[in-house]
Amino acid sequence: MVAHPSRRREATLEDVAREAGVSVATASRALTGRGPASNATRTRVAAAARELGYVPHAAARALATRSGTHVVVAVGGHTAHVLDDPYVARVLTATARTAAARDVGVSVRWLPLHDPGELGRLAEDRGIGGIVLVNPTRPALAAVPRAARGRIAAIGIGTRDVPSFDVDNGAAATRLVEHLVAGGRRRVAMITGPLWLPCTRRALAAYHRAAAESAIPPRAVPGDFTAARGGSAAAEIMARWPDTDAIFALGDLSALGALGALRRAGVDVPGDVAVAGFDDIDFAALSDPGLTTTTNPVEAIATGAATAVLDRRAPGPPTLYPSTLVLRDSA
Amino acid sequence: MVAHPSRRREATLEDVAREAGVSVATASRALTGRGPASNATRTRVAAAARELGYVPHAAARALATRSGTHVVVAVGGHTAHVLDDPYVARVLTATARTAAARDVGVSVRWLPLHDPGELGRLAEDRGIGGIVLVNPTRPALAAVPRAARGRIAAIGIGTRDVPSFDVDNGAAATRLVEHLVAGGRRRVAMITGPLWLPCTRRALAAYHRAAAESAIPPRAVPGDFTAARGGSAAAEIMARWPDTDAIFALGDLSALGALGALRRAGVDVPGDVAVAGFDDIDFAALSDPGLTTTTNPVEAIATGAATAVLDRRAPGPPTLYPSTLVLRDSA
DNA sequence: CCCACCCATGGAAGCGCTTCCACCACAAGG
DNA sequence: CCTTGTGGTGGAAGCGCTTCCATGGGTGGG
Repeated sequence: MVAHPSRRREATLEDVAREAGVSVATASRALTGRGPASNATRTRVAAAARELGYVPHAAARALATRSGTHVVVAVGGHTAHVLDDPYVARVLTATARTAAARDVGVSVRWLPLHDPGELGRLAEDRGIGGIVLVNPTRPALAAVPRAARGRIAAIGIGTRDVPSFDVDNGAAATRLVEHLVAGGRRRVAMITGPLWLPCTRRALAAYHRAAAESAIPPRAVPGDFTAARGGSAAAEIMARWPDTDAIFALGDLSALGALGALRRAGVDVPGDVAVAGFDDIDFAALSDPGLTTTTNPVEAIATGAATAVLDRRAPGPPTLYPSTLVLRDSA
Repeated sequence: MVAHPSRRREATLEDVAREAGVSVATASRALTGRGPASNATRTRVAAAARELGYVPHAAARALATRSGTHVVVAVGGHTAHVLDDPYVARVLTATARTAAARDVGVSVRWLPLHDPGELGRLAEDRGIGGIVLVNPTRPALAAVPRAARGRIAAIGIGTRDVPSFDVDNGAAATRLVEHLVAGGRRRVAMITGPLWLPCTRRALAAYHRAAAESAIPPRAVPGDFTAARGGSAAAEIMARWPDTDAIFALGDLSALGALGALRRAGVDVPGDVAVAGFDDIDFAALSDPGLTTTTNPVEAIATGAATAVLDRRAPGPPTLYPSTLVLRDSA
């Protein structure tokens, strides 16, 4: 039990000011650190606030400062199902943790591919303090009014059209292909992500370049980041190009799906076909054989993006996080 | 591109009122549906709002109505690491989706086991519209002041001390043990969750009861829901009771960890030892062999809890969701 | 010794919304 | 015809905070 006088009104800034013997204006300045305030008052006010268990009213503050009370994670995709993607869950969790530290909430929203206006509408909502974009489309970005541009920061497997934080998946794809080739593989196929995603196209381009350099035939089939599609894509690959000796999937989920399908089909992994993924999700380590993959520092990326949004930092150039190779048994 | 006059102030209720030729008071009443308003005004105001693209300022509304702007998902645990648990991620995602539909944000907070006061402080934060509790401790619940009780709803693998939504893991554990016994297993060990969790104790009790009924020796070691601990716990079990022929873990992550450890140790699964989990996470289907487990409808549970919080529904008795057995190859 | 300057402070005006209350017109009952 | 309702409406007072602006008491330079 806690010693709470049970019928007390919760403390407001006015109470704190009275307790500290200053005006609300001064109390506000002392507490927020904005504007002048002597050290003496600063500590006195802080003490009063602690004493009274004062917690600032986020809505009132937002109203007065004309800033939003929450940031939204907006995810582009064909269906609302993208919100169920574990990748999105990681972004959301990291964003929420970052935001919680500054006492702002987080929402998720699906940005339908077919309705580019949604993002514009979101950007006009004054309740929103910032937007973390995941995989937005160009048309959607174009739909946000100039005036609202300042409030937006971007992130993710997504665009480079706005300041963003992203993993360098071009380099990762290249390194992975090189590793497979170094291991003696000569027929390296790729399961991509959805083709409308710029990041898919970048990774695909890197794959094509690496394949050309190693003189291996390009073999790519489109995927959608799901395990189910990974399985069917692997089957498709083996049917079309039976001599394939390695499969690289954009996304561990797809890679694990492919791995499962191959094993069920009696293919030896990595004996007959090597399998590699992308993201290094927890389960990559648990599969049998362990999945070779490259890391995707989603948490760092999401945290960086959320921090940038919350600080309203000046838009810089896209920031690329490095991805490192994780060697396990599947390749 | 969207046709937005680029330098326009966003519409406020005052603009809507002027456009509709009524006062702000009337506009507010017409829009919210609270208080009297003639049908004519109601439609006129609605039209004006649509025309102007008016979206109510959530913070201002929250300030005026003294209601919160976001709901927080509060997770009890030893370390802040609990926030990384995939289970929590699922709860968070589902809550965020539900909340987004009503335009409220969501935060996550860690409730340290050693600081029961944190929840009380949370409950006093006027910015918070509701709290979804995950695994709160009794002392923490006791620390929330009476006055704030009305704002709380609870959920999860957690408590039954407040109105809650939970999976019936007692029944699930019983069913799983019975299934293992029916399959001829006689030495069924269990890897539990953290012992301070009521849900762990309930599942453990169910296991003990089922074991007693089937005359099998009780063998339980504590776990923590992680894959790593699952692996070490399995090793511990096999060292202490070498004749164990089945392991049931509370949580698929632990089960998969155990499965991996057993295979690496050269144990045949399910030949020598059967393995079963709990939760039916995506990866349960992808492991080799596929993991036998029981479902945990987290999304439904979280959605139900979030809805209850948002609607401020009268606290009812704890609601139990059924768990169904998913038979795969590991048991 | 005075003036200019500066820093710390308090008063007060909002931010956009809800809601209490007084008000008005009109209908029905005495 | 006057009273007593009644439902629709507008005025205005906040909700708790930030911030502009004016004010005051200090310091240093002239």
